[in-house]
Amino acid sequence: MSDQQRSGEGDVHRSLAIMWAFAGGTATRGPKPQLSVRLIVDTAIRVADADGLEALSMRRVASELGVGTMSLYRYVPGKAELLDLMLDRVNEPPEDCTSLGDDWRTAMETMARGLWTLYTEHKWLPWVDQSRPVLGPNAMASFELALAALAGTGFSDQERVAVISLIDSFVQGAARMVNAPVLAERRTGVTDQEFWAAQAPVMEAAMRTGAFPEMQGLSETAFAQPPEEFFEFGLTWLLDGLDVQVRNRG
Amino acid sequence: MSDQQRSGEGDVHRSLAIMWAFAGGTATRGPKPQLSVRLIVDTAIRVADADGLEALSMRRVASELGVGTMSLYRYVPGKAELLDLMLDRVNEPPEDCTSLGDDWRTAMETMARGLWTLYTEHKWLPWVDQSRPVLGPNAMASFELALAALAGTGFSDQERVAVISLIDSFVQGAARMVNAPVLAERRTGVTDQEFWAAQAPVMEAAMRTGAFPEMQGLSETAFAQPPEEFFEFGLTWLLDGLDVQVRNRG
DNA sequence: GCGATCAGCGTACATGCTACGCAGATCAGG
DNA sequence: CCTGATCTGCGTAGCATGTACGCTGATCGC
Repeated sequence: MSDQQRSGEGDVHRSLAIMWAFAGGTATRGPKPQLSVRLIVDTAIRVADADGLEALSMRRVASELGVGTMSLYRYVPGKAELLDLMLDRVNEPPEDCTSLGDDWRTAMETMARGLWTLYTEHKWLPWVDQSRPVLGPNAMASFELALAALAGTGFSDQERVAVISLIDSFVQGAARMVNAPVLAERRTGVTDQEFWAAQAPVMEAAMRTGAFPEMQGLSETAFAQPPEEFFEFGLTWLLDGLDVQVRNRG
Repeated sequence: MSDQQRSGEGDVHRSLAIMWAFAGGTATRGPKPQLSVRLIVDTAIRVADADGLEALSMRRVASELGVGTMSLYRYVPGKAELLDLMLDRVNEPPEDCTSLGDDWRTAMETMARGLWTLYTEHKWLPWVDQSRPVLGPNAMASFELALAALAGTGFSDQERVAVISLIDSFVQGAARMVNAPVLAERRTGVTDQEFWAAQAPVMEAAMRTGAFPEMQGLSETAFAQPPEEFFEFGLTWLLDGLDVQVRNRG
């Protein structure tokens, strides 16, 4: 069992030094390194993508690379810092983009869809607690773009930060809802259908008491919402609401 | 180190049986039990409230109760089920309430503020992954109330579920932002100020490159947002956006 | 060729959950 | 009151995890 995974719980200085490539003195003495930070980080991401965060252990990454566990510690201070590095790595932009869009609405929509792609490609990502983010070059670049997109809206600095946080939080939540069944089945071997079937008898008994009329009247498919529809519904809602806020300052 | 805490990862049948008090045969043979499920659950909640989820271990709960660790397993199948029980327990309504409000807007606002109170009183709660909720009596009652509040809005069943999920997700995210500094400091001993101060030199160096003009122009206080303001801002935004959706169906 | 340097990593320990099985308390039936 | 079935409390041990420590041996500057 591993800790709840959080960014910024390790040695922030060390994480930053590696991220921003303050290349340590390029020593030449001793044997040549077989590994590299980059290789380790990419392997860790591959493991998490394939088998989830709970399968991500130092032993596993090392064995994946065919080296001893402790060898990793020559490159990375510890697991906490490795996670910081993974987070900035996945934020690497696929291509050079200098703007998210011309007006704030399309820009925010682009940002949300980009995050959606990120969070569904790396299904573990929405479960990493980023409330103390370690700002690597990629994270900073993304944030810079988002800030710029909200420049002409009349929002205060605090509000711009809040808007970005909330949209990110929404996408993260939506991605969690979508990814959860897949990950939970991989972890526990129990499909979503089986999980709900296990609860069905109790729920039906509860409904027969008449205490839950609304739930009783719910259609069968109320909880079987296609992920994309849920995301689109929320996104429209959010952007419409933001529109109201922008008008209020205009 | 303990797993990322999730609901619904244990034996769902057992959790449900205890929650809905399918009282096992009231045997009378053998020694009288010293503990009760209720006592254990409340102790666990007290531990999590006081020292966070990562301090919540079977050993700790047992020692808090002055019994051996394995004694807990006579009452609770395991840690996973204990968590399920904690979740339904904290949802216990303080008073008998039969409605959240007269119109959908005040009802949703009431719901959001209630969740806000819940998530800030039990600071660990927003970090529990509830994507597979085990529906106890209290959780079902809360959900029933929320569904009823959205009855006259023209939303489909799927949309009503989505609306409730999204508002909950928002409040959870906001609560995480607010609780994080407190919990992180307790866990790591590093204050938020110290954390950001550690990053400052690197960030300033990055800004001096001129690559991040928007971030450079940000006021000092852009990240130092009072929690309540953030919550209120988001809530207004969300409700205004929901208003647009409701009008579209009216 | 020598010696400083450094990569690789085996071992050991702390902390976590919990399966197993025993000791002893308790009470129904006689 | 005695006997035996029953059930509570829990000690022990086995699994997993991250990682501190310190050794071995490869490598390269001089």
